Amino acid sequence: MTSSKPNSIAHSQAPYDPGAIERKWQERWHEQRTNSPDLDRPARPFFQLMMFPYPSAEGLHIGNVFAFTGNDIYGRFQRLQGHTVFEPIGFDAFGIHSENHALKVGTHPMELIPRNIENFRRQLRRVGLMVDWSRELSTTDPAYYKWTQWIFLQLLYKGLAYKKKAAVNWCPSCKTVLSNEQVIAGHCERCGTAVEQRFLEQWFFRITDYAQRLLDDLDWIDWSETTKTAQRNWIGRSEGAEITFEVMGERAGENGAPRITVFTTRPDTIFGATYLVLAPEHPLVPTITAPAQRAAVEQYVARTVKQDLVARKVTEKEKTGVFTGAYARNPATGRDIPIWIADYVLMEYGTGAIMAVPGHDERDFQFAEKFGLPIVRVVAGEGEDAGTPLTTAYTENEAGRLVNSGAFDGLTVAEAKSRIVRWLEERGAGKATVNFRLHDWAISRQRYWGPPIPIIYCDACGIQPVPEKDLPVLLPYIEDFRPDDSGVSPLARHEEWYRVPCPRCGKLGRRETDVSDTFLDSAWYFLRYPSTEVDDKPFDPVRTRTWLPVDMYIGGNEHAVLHLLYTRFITMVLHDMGYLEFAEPFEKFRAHGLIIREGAKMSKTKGNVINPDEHIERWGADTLRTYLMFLGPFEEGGDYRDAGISGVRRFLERLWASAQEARSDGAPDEGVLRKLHQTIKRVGEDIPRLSYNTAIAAMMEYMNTLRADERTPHRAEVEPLVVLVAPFAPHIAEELWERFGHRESVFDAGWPAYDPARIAEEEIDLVVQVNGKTRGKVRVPVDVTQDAALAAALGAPAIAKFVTGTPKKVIFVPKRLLNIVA
RNA sequence: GCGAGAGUGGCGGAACUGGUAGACGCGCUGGACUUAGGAUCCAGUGGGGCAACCCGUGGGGGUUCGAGUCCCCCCUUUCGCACCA
Repeated sequence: MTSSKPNSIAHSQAPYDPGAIERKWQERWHEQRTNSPDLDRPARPFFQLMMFPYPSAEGLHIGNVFAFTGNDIYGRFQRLQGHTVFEPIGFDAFGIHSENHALKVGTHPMELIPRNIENFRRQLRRVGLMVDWSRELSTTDPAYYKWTQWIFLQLLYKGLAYKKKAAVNWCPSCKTVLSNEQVIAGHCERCGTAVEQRFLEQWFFRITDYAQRLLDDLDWIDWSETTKTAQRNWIGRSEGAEITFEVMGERAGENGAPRITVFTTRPDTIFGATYLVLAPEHPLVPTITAPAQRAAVEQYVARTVKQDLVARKVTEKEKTGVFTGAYARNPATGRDIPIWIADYVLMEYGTGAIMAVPGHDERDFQFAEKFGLPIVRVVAGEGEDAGTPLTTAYTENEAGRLVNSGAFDGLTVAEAKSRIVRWLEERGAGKATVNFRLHDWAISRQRYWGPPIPIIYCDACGIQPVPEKDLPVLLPYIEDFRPDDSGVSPLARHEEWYRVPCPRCGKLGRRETDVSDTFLDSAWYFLRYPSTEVDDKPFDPVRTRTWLPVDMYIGGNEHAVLHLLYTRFITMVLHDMGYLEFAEPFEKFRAHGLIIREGAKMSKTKGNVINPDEHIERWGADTLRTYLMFLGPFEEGGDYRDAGISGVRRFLERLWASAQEARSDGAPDEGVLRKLHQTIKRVGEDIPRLSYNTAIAAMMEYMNTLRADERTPHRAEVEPLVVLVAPFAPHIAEELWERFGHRESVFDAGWPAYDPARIAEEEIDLVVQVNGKTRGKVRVPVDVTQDAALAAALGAPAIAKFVTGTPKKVIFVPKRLLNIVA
């Protein structure tokens, strides 16, 4: 090695061969269990979690590689900081995606999924992640979904799981339930038939009971702000009032007049409520409808039901509706107002009924105009009064004052809200309420590929939970898992499975044939990782106390709402039941960005997807990892440009060469060492901020210093850099570390310390401005005084020539600049 | 429509609390070494001008000694949510 001449880097005896090195270290990590921490006796446990992937048939997506690498870097860095890091992985392999793909290629998911997983595992290993492969899990494993079913039962016992009828998208041709994504412009994605709504009995979780807590915790948990905002919007808390309207006239019926309760956020506008609108599905519709209107109403309801759930909610379409023939009394004005039904009112929000205030709500305004209903102004803005005509709904509520509202005239909107609610409360006609946009979580899927919901129906005993000792309820192998005419899950066709004795009375009962939502599988998987070998409980209490909550969770923002909200909910429930000591699952969550390619989104149809295998083959995993992280800020993503990767590869080549050539004799260069310490500081600060791109830039900058003017670096200048690079390019780091003579893994070496004293420069270039314009810089000691700096600046002709007369003012920012204002 | 984010060289992107705009990399230009190079190494590289200098962070105003960064208005764009009463 000593014989190599300075100029013969390319010919040094051991060229950088990523393929060989990466194979070697992946095997070594496996044999020596380098990445399998002792879960029972960790010194400083750190649970580093990435969102587990859905093992698609296409194989690992470059976006997965990006996300997992970013996650891995954080974990490896924590390990270098002295933590015992647990970085598990698993597969989210149940669900409609897998099932649809299986249907498409005509292979049974029970054959297909293990194949996909095998391929994913192979690809993931090649990326060189610090994953503890001994703790891999799959949601499709009965040993796993046994506990998914157990969680369902816990919610059932607590009264948090219940059954009700709910609308689903139904394809009359395929005879199956469709998810919203499978409905394209009102038609079935597969056969093109118009989709309808159907009402099926389904299982729900009462997540709305937790709405306020789920919202409140967002104030303190350390999560990406974008994610927290998305959750706040999704939970959609709104304060308002419920107001009761009495139905008038002969439709009143025997038990007194029916009452309609509406939810509104604008109780202040009640004097302007000129009609009511009920959702077509509202239960009171048949009761109140007048005989003369019955035919029209029934026809309208039938038409609404024909629509699929997506089309129903299209905003732009023309308002439609039908008069019921009934009237209700406005409790504020005492006037009788007509009751209509219209599909713009949704049964699932609020009470399924609204008081329409066309003067101050755009939708109501459109509706009133179309059907000739009265429009009354009850709020006047600046320069308006009670008589100013409304050409459009006036929805401004900052400047408005009440008009045409009896005793409340002249109040501001905010004042009127509380005063009117109080007034209605006193008269028993309303009350202040908080309403949430969040709905209960529908967990039933009328499908095959999921964990069966552990319920048995008995004609004598009703709904019976499967006893815990009988879990798991195994998903049976069904040759033809296609949905059929029956309209229920294919599981209903498997007689021996379907017919089962009632656990209570022993008579023949029937199993629930729905399977549960994939989001339930993924709502608790992080709890399972530390306890994968435990088979008598879902998670071991001691392990759980040691490792949880998760220290750092990284994943995509596409899961900002559903997955992350459901996971928080399940964690809170298990906490309330005493199974967990914490109520929030993830100490810290960060959302990663998206990778695009050459400025465009990657997609199969465009044929511009990146195959990780090919790129690893060509460049090596270390180069690919580092390049992906170099593209841009991890939390924002980046643009994968094929041409750029050579720069990163060159950087690793130069690192390799530097380590090969490094001399041990003599002393390292003081200037280079200062740069080294600055680099250690920068990289150590950038990684925790997920600013991986700038950390890499800092190392590259140091490399330029290290090799400037074709100098031969000293070992003491190179060796710490190997550790800095290790989280990004773990294989080359291990190899060079070993070649430097170390026996232990570089990840057990510890992060190098920097010496603050060494970082400080003695002299700096102080920027000098004259009247705010940069005119030059002067070389001065770091701790220069203002006067000395000014003298130095005025001593420089290039600067002094801009200073005319005596300076009026001098601004001096130590270590930064001097501004002379003339 | 509502909510969140982003507009900086030829390109991807730097710039901590307002303080040298363009770090780092790609590309490009020149040079060195070479039989050769699409390898490697070194140097240069925002625009204009011979130069002194001038102009530059989507557009327009403003605050400040000083603005990519703060404030107001507008444009473009990405991503969520979407008749939520």
